[in-house]
Amino acid sequence: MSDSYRTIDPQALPKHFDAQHVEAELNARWQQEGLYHYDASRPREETFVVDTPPPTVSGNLHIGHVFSYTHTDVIVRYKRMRGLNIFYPMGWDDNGLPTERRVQNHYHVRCDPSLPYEEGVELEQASSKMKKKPARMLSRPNFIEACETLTKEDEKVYLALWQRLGLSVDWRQEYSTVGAHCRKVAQMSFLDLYEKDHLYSSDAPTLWDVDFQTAIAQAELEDRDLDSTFNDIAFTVEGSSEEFIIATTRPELLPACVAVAAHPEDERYKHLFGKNAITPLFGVPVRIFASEVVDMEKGTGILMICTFGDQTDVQWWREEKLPLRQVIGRRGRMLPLTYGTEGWESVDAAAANEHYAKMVGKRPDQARKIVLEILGEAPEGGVAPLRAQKPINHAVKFFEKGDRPLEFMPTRQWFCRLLDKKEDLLARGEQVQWHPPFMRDRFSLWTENLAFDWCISRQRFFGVPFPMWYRVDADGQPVYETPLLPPVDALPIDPTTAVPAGYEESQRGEPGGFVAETDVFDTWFTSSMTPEVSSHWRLDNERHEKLFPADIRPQAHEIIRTWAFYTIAKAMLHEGTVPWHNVVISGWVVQPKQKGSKTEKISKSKGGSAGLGPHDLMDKFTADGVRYWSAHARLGVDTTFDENMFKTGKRLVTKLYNASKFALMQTAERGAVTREMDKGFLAALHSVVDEATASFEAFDFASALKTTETFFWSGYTDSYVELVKARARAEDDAEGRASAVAALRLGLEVLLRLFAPFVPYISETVWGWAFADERGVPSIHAAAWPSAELFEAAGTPERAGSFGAATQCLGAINRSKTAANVGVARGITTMTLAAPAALLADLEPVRADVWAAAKVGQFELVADEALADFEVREIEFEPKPEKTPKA
RNA sequence: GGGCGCAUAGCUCAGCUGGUUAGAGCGCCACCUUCACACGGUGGAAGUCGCAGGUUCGAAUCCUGCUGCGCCCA
Repeated sequence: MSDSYRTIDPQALPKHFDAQHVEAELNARWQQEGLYHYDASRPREETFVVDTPPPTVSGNLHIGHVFSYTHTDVIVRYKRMRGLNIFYPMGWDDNGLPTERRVQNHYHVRCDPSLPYEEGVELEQASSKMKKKPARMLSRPNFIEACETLTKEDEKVYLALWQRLGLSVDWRQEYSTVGAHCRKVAQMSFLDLYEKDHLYSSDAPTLWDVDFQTAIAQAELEDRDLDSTFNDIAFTVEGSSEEFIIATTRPELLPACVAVAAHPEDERYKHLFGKNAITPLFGVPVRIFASEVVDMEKGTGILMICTFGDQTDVQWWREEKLPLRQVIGRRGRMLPLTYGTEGWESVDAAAANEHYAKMVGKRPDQARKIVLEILGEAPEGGVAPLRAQKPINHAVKFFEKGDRPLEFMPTRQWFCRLLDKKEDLLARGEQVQWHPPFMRDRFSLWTENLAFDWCISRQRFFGVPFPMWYRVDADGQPVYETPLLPPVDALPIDPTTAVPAGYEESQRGEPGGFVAETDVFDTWFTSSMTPEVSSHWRLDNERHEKLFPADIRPQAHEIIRTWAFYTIAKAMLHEGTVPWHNVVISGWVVQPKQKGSKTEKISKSKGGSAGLGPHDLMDKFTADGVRYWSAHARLGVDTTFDENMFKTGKRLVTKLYNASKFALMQTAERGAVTREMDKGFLAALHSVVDEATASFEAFDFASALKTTETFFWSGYTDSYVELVKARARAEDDAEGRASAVAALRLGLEVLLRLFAPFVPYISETVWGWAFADERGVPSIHAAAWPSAELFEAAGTPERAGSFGAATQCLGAINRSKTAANVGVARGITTMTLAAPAALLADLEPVRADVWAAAKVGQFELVADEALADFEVREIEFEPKPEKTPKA
């Protein structure tokens, strides 16, 4: 060990850190070296498994993407340095509606499933001119092809972003949620759940979006407050002249009225129970019955039940076995119907038909205006049935991606039973560690409030098909009760092209033959399998054992009710376990508060300061700088988009570059750390390591970064480096110089390792200057997280307070220099320094270094117990050196 | 209406299980060319810790209520 260190020549390095160049170069190297590869031969205990969120590739890139993915990567890089075998996959979510929408827009096309497949269709991005013409219609297979083409393009954009950001993903573990592997896993999931009797299909009223023309699940619901009107409408009682008033916000459903209900204790209506009411305009006799569910205080206390106005209507319809009068069609138009026919009995069919003729074919909002108009007309010698109107504001259910209120539509759908498993689901939520912990409440609250089983079928085109067919009976009707299922090893299949065992293609749709289920899965049905997708559940048991359950699931909080919930549900139903041990929840990136405006999530916002895309920000602040900004935010906390934080990140990168240059340009013979100052500094750094490690273990990377950064800045560059600068270059103190350089280098090396998860580019760059060779570890990202061993050789300082005393003393001297408008580099001819005796004693073993850094000549030390800190009492400076004219 | 979170310097935030004078970065002000860094350094000013009670020797921190903001749900 008598050889000298590997040092650098700062002149040979660029003046400034060339981040863009380094980012490209290092990325290529890391990929080539397989630095991030998962090692399947290592055991589960040594493995750290990430269940990465597959980003929706059809969206626009924004800084929100960068934020949470950086959080995961920071954790992963720390775990990797702890020696764990990292499994860090990446999926692309190109399944479902967002892709369909993007394809429709991008190429200006629509899907018409009735069209035949067309060979060799070439599509180009639609210009605004083309968009003025009607959209081109495509067959379902052509449409799916277009989806696949475009998502491939979109994936490339994300791949480039993730790599530049430095995500340490094992790209061999890439998947796409509509790819064959995911289709297979999703279809296997379906078959397994079917076999375990967790699934059922039913022809029942389901939440339906009339624009997308698909069923949706409770998790996709959104309440929106809308202004509406309570309309008081008079009904008559059959066989009498008595009338009563109901209040409704949806008078257009009057033709769908099937009953009337009031509270059993309501004295106003008690006498009516068991009788029939006659609906106005349509003259339909409907039952009047009592129900505890009716709120006596609301409206007039008596209400009409329609098929279907809301969830309670559905409940009454079921429990009271009421007739079905569906008047709104799947496309959201009033259906044709004829009064006087079966099921549409009326006391005055002619009048009813005349009224309804005005509404047929209209949208509900149009029909509402029409029916109110008619209700407002007084019949000859009578009073108009519309008695009063009162504006109200109420919550209306929408599909979260939809534009018009949802309707309940009786359609055949597949459901997964969850309502009977709430207790089990809640227990699973308890078995998972949530970070931050209060996020568990979101899960529990959602689970407790579940009102519907999970509707897993969607009437869309681009998605994973149900792997099933139905027999067609002799009358040509599908037999839904006993579906035909494919064997597992045939998956994935598309039942619209594949044929069930024992049938021929020619029997498709024929009596005695079969028909395909054309629905696709809710995208969450597939997304909820990401841990199993990565672990190759049921396809590779050995791999599955090593990768499932995963260690962490990073995700955003708004999808706790969907992604986290369904994933927990699936793991429970399939394997009776939890899908992962920890959920790590990132907050949102929000726009800075504007005067008078609400805070806004970045992904939803347009323009503004967030107009800078991730690449622009990386160009301006470096990838490390952008990562710094992401990592400074604590888990679960929404973070304001603030360029200042990016600036701070960039500044840190620059400082690391420069401080590293300084530390590694110092030359000395290798030697032991012998001086008190150096030991004191290393002891302080050691406690920083302990603190940062504890933070990381709790997934609190933001605190780890703060701890490291604060010490790097104030402990290392501002203090220690200044304090040993002179000794590190001393010509007459070989041992002291060796001690200083050894500690400077060890300090830098440890700090680099602590920073590596956050700023992988600058830390790798500096690592490569010297430590890669010295340690025989080419990449810092494969180096070990700093441990106590690194500090063992340095020993412990003589006085615990010596390093602190040195920095305090230097600070005090700097203060007096500044107070005298003198630069810190100016020498001091003489000064008096006062401090409590204990502090002076702490200073003594490091005083020579302080004096050298502050350039102190003559001095006097005074003990003063009244003080808490050092105080410079009398001070005289050397004269300002004459300016040497520039050469 | 229910649940959760937040409220600390002009701005963005940190302050762990209660402990002297409440911290950081940015911004602001003054000063300094210093041989790693002017993409820098030194120092300074700046806060009734949302409000009102309570517990305590002691509260930004714990409890209760209120106000405002945000999110989730009904």
